[in-house]
Amino acid sequence: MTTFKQRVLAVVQSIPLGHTMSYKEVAQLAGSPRAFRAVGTIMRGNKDPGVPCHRVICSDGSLGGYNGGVDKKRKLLEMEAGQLR
DNA sequence: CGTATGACGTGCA
DNA sequence: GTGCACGCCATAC
Repeated sequence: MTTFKQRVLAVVQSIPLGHTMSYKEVAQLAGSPRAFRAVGTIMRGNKDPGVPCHRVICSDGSLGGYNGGVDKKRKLLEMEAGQLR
Protein backbone atom coordinates (compact mmCIF):
# COMPACT_ATOMS: atom_id res chain seq x y z
CA MET A 1 0.00 0.00 0.00
CA THR A 2 1.72 3.14 -1.16
CA THR A 3 0.86 6.52 0.26
CA PHE A 4 -0.15 7.62 -3.20
CA LYS A 5 -2.75 4.92 -3.56
CA GLN A 6 -4.07 5.56 -0.08
CA ARG A 7 -4.14 9.26 -0.88
CA VAL A 8 -6.10 8.67 -4.09
CA LEU A 9 -8.61 6.48 -2.31
CA ALA A 10 -9.05 9.13 0.38
CA VAL A 11 -9.59 11.83 -2.22
CA VAL A 12 -12.16 9.75 -4.09
CA GLN A 13 -13.98 9.11 -0.84
CA SER A 14 -13.87 12.84 -0.25
CA ILE A 15 -15.88 13.47 -3.41
CA PRO A 16 -19.33 14.78 -2.43
CA LEU A 17 -22.39 12.79 -3.46
CA GLY A 18 -23.59 13.72 -6.90
CA HIS A 19 -20.27 15.32 -7.68
CA THR A 20 -17.64 14.01 -10.09
CA MET A 21 -13.92 14.63 -10.34
CA SER A 22 -11.50 14.04 -13.17
CA TYR A 23 -8.56 11.67 -12.72
CA LYS A 24 -6.31 14.68 -13.09
CA GLU A 25 -7.99 16.48 -10.20
CA VAL A 26 -7.79 13.42 -7.98
CA ALA A 27 -4.13 12.91 -8.87
CA GLN A 28 -3.39 16.52 -8.11
CA LEU A 29 -5.10 16.32 -4.71
CA ALA A 30 -3.31 13.03 -4.14
CA GLY A 31 -0.03 14.88 -4.45
CA SER A 32 1.00 13.94 -7.99
CA PRO A 33 -0.62 16.19 -10.60
CA ARG A 34 1.04 14.11 -13.31
CA ALA A 35 0.00 10.72 -11.98
CA PHE A 36 -3.55 10.85 -13.30
CA ARG A 37 -2.56 7.77 -15.33
CA ALA A 38 -1.62 5.94 -12.17
CA VAL A 39 -4.97 6.86 -10.61
CA GLY A 40 -6.82 4.79 -13.18
CA THR A 41 -4.19 2.07 -12.94
CA ILE A 42 -4.66 1.88 -9.18
CA MET A 43 -8.45 1.65 -9.31
CA ARG A 44 -8.25 -0.90 -12.09
CA GLY A 45 -6.08 -3.28 -10.08
CA ASN A 46 -7.84 -2.53 -6.80
CA LYS A 47 -11.59 -2.24 -6.57
CA ASP A 48 -11.64 -0.88 -3.06
CA PRO A 49 -15.10 -1.20 -1.52
CA GLY A 50 -16.11 2.10 0.01
CA VAL A 51 -14.32 4.07 -2.66
CA PRO A 52 -16.86 5.50 -5.11
CA CYS A 53 -14.49 5.30 -8.02
CA HIS A 54 -17.50 5.68 -10.31
CA ARG A 55 -17.45 9.36 -9.36
CA VAL A 56 -14.11 9.71 -11.10
CA ILE A 57 -14.44 10.59 -14.76
CA CYS A 58 -12.33 12.06 -17.56
CA SER A 59 -11.50 15.76 -17.47
CA ASP A 60 -13.49 16.29 -20.65
CA GLY A 61 -16.63 14.93 -19.02
CA SER A 62 -16.45 11.40 -20.41
CA LEU A 63 -17.22 8.62 -17.95
CA GLY A 64 -13.91 7.02 -18.79
CA GLY A 65 -14.21 3.40 -17.67
CA TYR A 66 -15.31 1.20 -14.82
CA ASN A 67 -14.72 -2.24 -13.38
CA GLY A 68 -17.84 -4.12 -14.32
CA GLY A 69 -19.15 -1.91 -17.10
CA VAL A 70 -19.27 1.74 -17.98
CA ASP A 71 -23.03 1.39 -18.26
CA LYS A 72 -23.26 0.66 -14.56
CA LYS A 73 -21.01 3.59 -13.77
CA ARG A 74 -23.24 5.91 -15.76
CA LYS A 75 -26.26 4.50 -13.99
CA LEU A 76 -24.71 5.13 -10.57
CA LEU A 77 -23.90 8.73 -11.47
CA GLU A 78 -27.43 9.36 -12.67
CA MET A 79 -28.82 7.68 -9.58
CA GLU A 80 -26.77 9.91 -7.28
CA ALA A 81 -27.64 12.98 -9.27
CA GLY A 82 -31.32 12.04 -9.08
CA GLN A 83 -30.97 11.41 -5.37
CA LEU A 84 -29.75 14.95 -4.80
CA ARG A 85 -32.73 16.34 -6.61
C1' DC B 1 13.87 -6.29 -9.84
C1' DG B 2 12.46 -5.19 -14.54
C1' DT B 3 8.99 -4.93 -18.18
C1' DA B 4 4.48 -4.02 -19.94
C1' DT B 5 0.07 -2.18 -19.38
C1' DG B 6 -3.54 1.23 -18.31
C1' DA B 7 -10.37 3.46 -15.90
C1' DC B 8 -5.95 9.76 -19.08
C1' DG B 9 -4.57 14.29 -20.83
C1' DT B 10 -2.84 17.36 -24.21
C1' DG B 11 -1.33 18.64 -28.81
C1' DC B 12 -1.55 18.54 -33.68
C1' DA B 13 -3.67 17.26 -38.38
C1' DG C 1 -15.42 19.36 -34.08
C1' DT C 2 -13.30 14.83 -34.42
C1' DG C 3 -9.48 11.50 -34.67
C1' DC C 4 -4.69 9.91 -34.02
C1' DA C 5 -0.30 9.80 -31.56
C1' DC C 6 2.79 10.72 -27.84
C1' DG C 7 3.97 11.34 -22.99
C1' DC C 8 3.52 10.35 -18.18
C1' DC C 9 3.14 7.98 -13.28
C1' DA C 10 2.18 3.99 -10.56
C1' DT C 11 0.55 -0.80 -10.25
C1' DA C 12 0.56 -5.54 -11.36
C1' DC C 13 2.84 -9.60 -13.21
